[in-house]
Order: sequence, then structure tokens, then C-alpha cells
Amino acid sequence: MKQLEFHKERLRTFGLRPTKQRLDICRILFDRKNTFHFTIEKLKKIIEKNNKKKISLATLYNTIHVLKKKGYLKEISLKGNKTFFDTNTKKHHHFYDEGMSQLIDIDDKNISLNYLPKIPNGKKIKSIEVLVKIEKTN
Amino acid sequence: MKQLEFHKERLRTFGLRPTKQRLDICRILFDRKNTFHFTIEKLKKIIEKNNKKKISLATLYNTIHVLKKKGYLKEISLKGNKTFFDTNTKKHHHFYDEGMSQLIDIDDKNISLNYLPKIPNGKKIKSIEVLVKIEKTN
DNA sequence: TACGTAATTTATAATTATTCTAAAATAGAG
DNA sequence: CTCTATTTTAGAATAATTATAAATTACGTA
Ligand SMILES: [Mn+2]
Ligand SMILES: [Mn+2]
Ligand SMILES: [Zn+2]
Ligand SMILES: [Zn+2]
Repeated sequence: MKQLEFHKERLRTFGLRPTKQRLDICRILFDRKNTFHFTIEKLKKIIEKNNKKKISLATLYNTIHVLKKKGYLKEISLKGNKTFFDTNTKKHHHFYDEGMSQLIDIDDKNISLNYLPKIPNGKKIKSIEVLVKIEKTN
Repeated sequence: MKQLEFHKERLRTFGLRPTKQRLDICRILFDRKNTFHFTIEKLKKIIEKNNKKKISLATLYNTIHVLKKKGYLKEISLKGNKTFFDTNTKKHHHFYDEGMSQLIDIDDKNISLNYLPKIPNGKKIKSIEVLVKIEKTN
């Protein structure tokens, strides 16, 4: 479990105390091989099931927002009421199955797009996101 | 003003009475040359300024949802709390200036993307949306 | 280790977007 | 013009998120 020390150190690095709650959140988010796409509500359920103890919504919102601001999480552009977050902070894209509310990463190098349109004056590109919506065949 | 007759006819076509409120909405949305990107709140302000009289939020939500269901409006995939709608129902993409909450259309033929990734099994593509986020230079 | 204090968590209230409800107003057929 | 189904409306209900402020906790210092 040297992951834990890593999370502690990372939290301390930007002036945050490594509390039990923050470490619980970091473990769920980052101790995994693949990208994790989640909503706050989903994260809450997972954490509470894991350690059989409630965690406050406010703590979840606070911590997720800090991690996002520090660049360890991305928010995903989707329509709908609840916000989705993404542990993959690299430039990438998504398949999205609206029916199942499921997101799948598409590596940036698997997408090539050649756009001609002139960027509005005085503006520059900040990011490009491709969303491929999918649905059941037939 | 033969536009008005057109809106009336279109509303009647799918069994909706062409009420004063619905026609006000249609005029704002469709009697213009360019795409209109809007939120419900923005539409409400415009209509109320135009005819110096309040219109109910419920009526706006109801009518916008009907128009969307019938294919005369699209909802745009954006993060953030409020929902954006689009009078351009053709396949197209967007520049988005987050700071100004402003959307600009990009014609589909100005985007070419060649994606390799295999579509998940039993799924087919429903739509592809490209969002190019822009920001002030410098 | 114990203390003191600032940071954090928490329950709960407030806010905001959206949907629901049911009473009042209206459209339009006859 | 009358009647009735449809629509509008104000306000209530719901849902996601943010704010508040009291209780708890982390941790530097003695
Ligand atoms: Mn949205
Ligand atoms: Mn969203
Ligand atoms: Zn992702
Ligand atoms: Zn558009």
C-alpha cells in the first residue's frame, strides 16, 4: 500500500491535509488501472459501500472540486442534469451511451480531424472534444 | 408576415393549438436567418422584453420540449448547470467560448474526422459532436 | 503525550434549474 | 355564442449543487 503514501504526499503538496475522507476518495478515484467516469452520487455510493460508513456530500463536492482545480480530474461536457467527472486528464474523447449513461474513452490518436473554419478573431483554441453517441443496434 | 401562418400551420400539424404564447416563441426562435443558441432563461427575457408582458416558465419549458421532441430544436452537449438549445437541427459542430457562454456553429463539412476505434459490440453510432473550446488570445 | 488552533467534516439550509399540479383562462368546434 | 378540451399560469415539488456555521480532527509545538 505505498499508493496511500503517494496520495498523502500529493494532498500535502498543495496544502491539503490528508484526511481519512480525502484518502478514501483518492483511493477510489486513482487506485485503478482504467479511467473512471463518475458522478458525485455514484462516488458517494461506492465509498459508503466500501467502508460501511456515511460520507458527507459537502466533503465529496469540496474534494472533487479541489482535485479538478489542481488538474487531477476533468469535467466532461454532456447534456443532462448531473455532472460527470473523469480521472483521465489526458486529451481524449468519448463514446457515450446515453441510455446506459456510460462513457468509454477514445484515445486522442484514434481521432484525426481537419477543420477549416477560421477561429473567431482574438480567440485561440483551448481544447477539442469529440463525443460519439452510440446506441443499441436494431 | 406569412411566417406567422407557417408557424400556425406547423403547430396545428402536430396537434398543437397555435396560441399567442407558442407563436411568440416560434417567432423568436425561427424568424431569423442565423442559428439561435439559447437557454430557457434567455428566451424568457427576450420574449418578455419584446412584448412587455410576462410569459410563464412552465409554458416555455413545455413548448421548447415539444419543439425538441418534434425535431425543430436540438439540445447541445455542454457542461454546466443550464441547458442550451439550438435552432440548427442539421448535423453540425460548435466553437464554444466558455467565458462568454457563446456558441458558434461549425458546418459539418468543415470537419473531417477519421476515427479508428472499434465501436463497442452491439452498438451503433447515433451522432458525432465536436466541441472546440476557445478563449481569448494572450 | 498533551494542548491549542486552524483546517476540515458534517448536517442542514439556501440556491438554482427543472418538473409537477391544479385552478383559471382560452381556443375553436358546433 | 356556448361548451369543453386544451393551454397557461403561479406556485409547489424535486433534484443538483453550494453555502453556513457548529462539531470534530489534524498536527505543530511545548
Ligand atoms: Mn448541460
Ligand atoms: Mn452536464
Ligand atoms: Zn474519459
Ligand atoms: Zn449550433
